[in-house]
Amino acid sequence: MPLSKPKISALTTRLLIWYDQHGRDLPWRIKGGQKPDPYHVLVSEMMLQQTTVATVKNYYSKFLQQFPTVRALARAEVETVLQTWAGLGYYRRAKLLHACAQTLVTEHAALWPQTVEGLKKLPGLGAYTAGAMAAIAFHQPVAAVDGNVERVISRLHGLTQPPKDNIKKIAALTQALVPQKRAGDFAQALMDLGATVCTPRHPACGRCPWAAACVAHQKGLQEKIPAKVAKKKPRSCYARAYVLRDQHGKIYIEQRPHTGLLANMWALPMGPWEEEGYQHTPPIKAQWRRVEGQVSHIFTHLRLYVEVMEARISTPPQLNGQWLSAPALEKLGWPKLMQKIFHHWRQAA
DNA sequence: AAGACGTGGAA
DNA sequence: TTTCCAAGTCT
Repeated sequence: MPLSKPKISALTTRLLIWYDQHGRDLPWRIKGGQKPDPYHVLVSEMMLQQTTVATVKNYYSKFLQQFPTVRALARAEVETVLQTWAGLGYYRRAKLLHACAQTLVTEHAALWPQTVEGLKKLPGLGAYTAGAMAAIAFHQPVAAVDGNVERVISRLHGLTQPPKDNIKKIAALTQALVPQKRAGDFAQALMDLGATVCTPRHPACGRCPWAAACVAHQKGLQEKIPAKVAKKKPRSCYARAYVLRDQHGKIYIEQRPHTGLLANMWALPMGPWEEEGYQHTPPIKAQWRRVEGQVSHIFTHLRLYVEVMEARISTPPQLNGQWLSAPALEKLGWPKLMQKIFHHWRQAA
């Protein structure tokens, strides 16, 4: 049952008042009705996709220091961008962000589209990010429906289906709440409410500005809504990683394939990731010695066990990757899996 | 249109 | 240890 206009207006007002008092201070957030730099908003939104605020804080400033403007980002090599992104995960985002900057500069003369439809055409911007950009950066009165908002709105209206089965309805219900003024603050307020009050587990209804109107709260269903979807366990995979050193002690690394896990990231050579057992497929023939123990790493859909092999050679053959000294190696950014493998190897040595 | 795609922190 | 999940997008 849709809410009446006066009720919507009251909810919106109450949330904005709550936001003024309790909204979080975040590095990428501008308070007081100023328009933030759209590029800053984009960088933060891309980083925040499926990633916690605490984690993003460690990368956001560093990234902007390295690429201060959208033109600087567009000029940069994608490899440099991936380096700066290393450790943050979901590396496709870095490539998409880079492609977005290039598209904006080359096809839009560095002028931002300000509508959701225009923004959605840019690489990396889906329904959520386009809405967030339109509302936060351009003050368009549109909704930005992320996981927080799905949860808050599902509870407010007492929707018992899993949000993903209901996404159009949730989007419409959210849009109905968006004020003509302060749409950017409203979008961020709704997400803050979800992140700090209307949390997935044990929501703090006592502190919620919407508790009086919340159907889930009235029915005592706040812990049951939104409905949970069973998740599959990650399957296990096994692979070997190869630490190859030349006569100077330099280590051989290469780029991962451009698709799949850790795509385009620098990495040690690895054999295929198999579901039963470790295949021995070294980059070259040599006296390979197994390093004791193993490394385990969990991706979203994969649990990977890695055996580390090492060898020294005196005359390096022609290979496609790079040979790096230990200091140079440490200066590069690495995916966490590679950090673990290096650490394991150094400890055993 | 399910599944791929990283990582870290909390319970 | 395991499970959940955090400002999603792309294919």
